[in-house]
Amino acid sequence: MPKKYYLTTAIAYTSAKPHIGNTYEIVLADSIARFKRMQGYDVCFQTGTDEHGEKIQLKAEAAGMTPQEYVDRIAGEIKRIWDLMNTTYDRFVRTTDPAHEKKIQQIFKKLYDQGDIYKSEYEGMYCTPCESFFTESQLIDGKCPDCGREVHPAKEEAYFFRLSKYARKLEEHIESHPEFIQPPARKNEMINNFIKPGLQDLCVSRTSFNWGIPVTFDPGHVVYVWIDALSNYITFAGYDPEGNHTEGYRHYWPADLHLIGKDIVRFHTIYWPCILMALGEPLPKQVFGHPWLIMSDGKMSKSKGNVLYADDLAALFGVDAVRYFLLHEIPYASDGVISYELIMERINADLANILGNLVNRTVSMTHKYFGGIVRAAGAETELDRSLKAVALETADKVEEHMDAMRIADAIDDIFALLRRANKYVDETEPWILGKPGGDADRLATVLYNLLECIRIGATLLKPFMPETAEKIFEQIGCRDQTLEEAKKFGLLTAGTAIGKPEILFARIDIPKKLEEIQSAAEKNKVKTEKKAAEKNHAKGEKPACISIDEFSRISLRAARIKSCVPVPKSDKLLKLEVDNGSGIKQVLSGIAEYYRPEQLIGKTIILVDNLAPAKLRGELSEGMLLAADGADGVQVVFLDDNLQPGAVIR
RNA sequence: CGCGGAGUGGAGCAGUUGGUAGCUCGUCGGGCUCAUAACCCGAAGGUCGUAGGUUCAAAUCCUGCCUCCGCAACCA
Repeated sequence: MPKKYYLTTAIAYTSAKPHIGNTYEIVLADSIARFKRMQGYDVCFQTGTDEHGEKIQLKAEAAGMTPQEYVDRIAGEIKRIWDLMNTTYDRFVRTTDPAHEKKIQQIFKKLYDQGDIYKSEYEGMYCTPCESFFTESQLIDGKCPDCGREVHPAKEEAYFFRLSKYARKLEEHIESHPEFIQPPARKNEMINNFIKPGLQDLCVSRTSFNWGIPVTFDPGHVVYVWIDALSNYITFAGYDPEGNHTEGYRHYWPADLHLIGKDIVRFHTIYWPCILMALGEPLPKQVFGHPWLIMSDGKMSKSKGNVLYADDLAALFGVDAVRYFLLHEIPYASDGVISYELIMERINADLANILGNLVNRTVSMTHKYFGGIVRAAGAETELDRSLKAVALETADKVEEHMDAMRIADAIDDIFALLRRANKYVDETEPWILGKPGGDADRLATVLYNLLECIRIGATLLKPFMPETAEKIFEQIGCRDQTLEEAKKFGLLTAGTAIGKPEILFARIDIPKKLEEIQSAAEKNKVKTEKKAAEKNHAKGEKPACISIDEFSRISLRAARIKSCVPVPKSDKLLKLEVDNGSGIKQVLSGIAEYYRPEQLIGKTIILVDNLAPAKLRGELSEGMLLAADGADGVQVVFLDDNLQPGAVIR
């Protein structure tokens, strides 16, 4: 009976199409799953989508769809990209699956019945006319920040999970299982930042939206994301809240690895284990919080227009090249940088030059000198032995690195072999051996050894670049290889006909390609801007026409900026003093990323004069200035500076 | 003083327990021609953010400072 290996990714939130950073996780998981299968494990690899929540409800409304229609569409998109990236998940799960929903309801009930979930109240200050809760810090002079009226302490019903009850047990588990949280730096972070200060019970239901799994025994409440989403790891594995688990569940649970982004380590190493403890189920063996991809010009953002998508990259460079880049360029624990230029540099240097060219020159020579037939190796020299030594140790090195989650290092091990093989070509000079009067036997040995190195290298590359490995096998005339076969030298049989030499990765003319990409991006930008403008237009006009009376309730005035300073400890806020014709008002605006104070002083802007005051970062804001969301960021609407402050705008 | 991470040759990174600073790319020079102007060899280039401290010895330990980056907060 082979040992099992249950591996999961986080389930992707279906609020928008996943970008390349999100795609990294599934590719990383896939390379691990493929490698584990090669090692002989009985692998179960689960991924999927998290489809509930307020954000989705709102997005769906904005798109004029039902939430279900909306998540169906995005889940389809996510699955399409996962498939495009050639990932071999065994299960693609969705939290809107009725079977999952039913189990979540049962789990919720079970935890409630046993006292781990209790009904309590969310306490805060409530403004009745506004129907909103506020915390003390949000209030302005003890009054509602929205309407300025009196607020009163009030409570709202909610269900809470007794995290506190399991805190001690959790800390013990984390301390006694150093491998549980990976990389180790995260472990200290969790203990010092969250567990040591004391765990608050977790609010696990909501009444503020309804796109979620209803709590069976209390209409109006829906199960909040923690229990809903995290439990996917067991519900789809065959867990039964009543105890009649499936064979599969008994076999695969606990998970061997939850692969997640570093941003959600807390949920997976604190909330999730406590939920499992409450259910009496074993804890996952390891949670690995992987790093992120960073754009070379900063964080990916739509306004910067530098968001990269896996499908676009795959169209430009091919799936395996993208997989290679993702897996190789992101080190074990620190963020990796991505840009078109870096991708192309890696493709040229590693895939075209070292790998592709080695295969190409070897296969070409085999055709040129031996008519495309594998010849048996003859007497072995010292040089041959040193090459073989490298080839034979490579699989073990790769295995070691993979077991330590050092994916990039494992790939380096393979390329070290390929480099060594390239060097071997120079050392043995087969083109001289192949000349008339050369040494055909020696040449046969050299080419045989090279083919063997390629066979071993390609075998080890399978988890990372599956299609490329296939292509190489075809070219060197062998079948799919196992990991065991990558640990042996001399398996190719003499007399075998090899395939035709074909370019695996064409070299890219980087400046030329960059230009192409840029001009395509320009076109695209214009297109999406147009589309967005149309969409905004449609959105603003169709669903909610307002009357002229309603509009007239908004008091817009020209105002002159008298002073402007950044708000301390805030990245986005500027504090402005503006003259609205009848006095000076203080206004805070979230434009610090786009304007420096000195650019604004003396300028005339449009002020929303009768906006209810609010407190931001402790500062009072008594209005709002109008600005447009441009593709490159926010643009403040400026008026001609000879206009008098206080002029009414209508 | 909200939490955390990082500052190493032009670029991207290694440097687990302190003992003469490495890798890949790029640059320059050379070799070779089987191959995708690919491959191989060699060289230049770093006072390891900064100022102190501990030590026979510090990129590696301690302290202060500077700069960047995540998270959190925050876009009225």
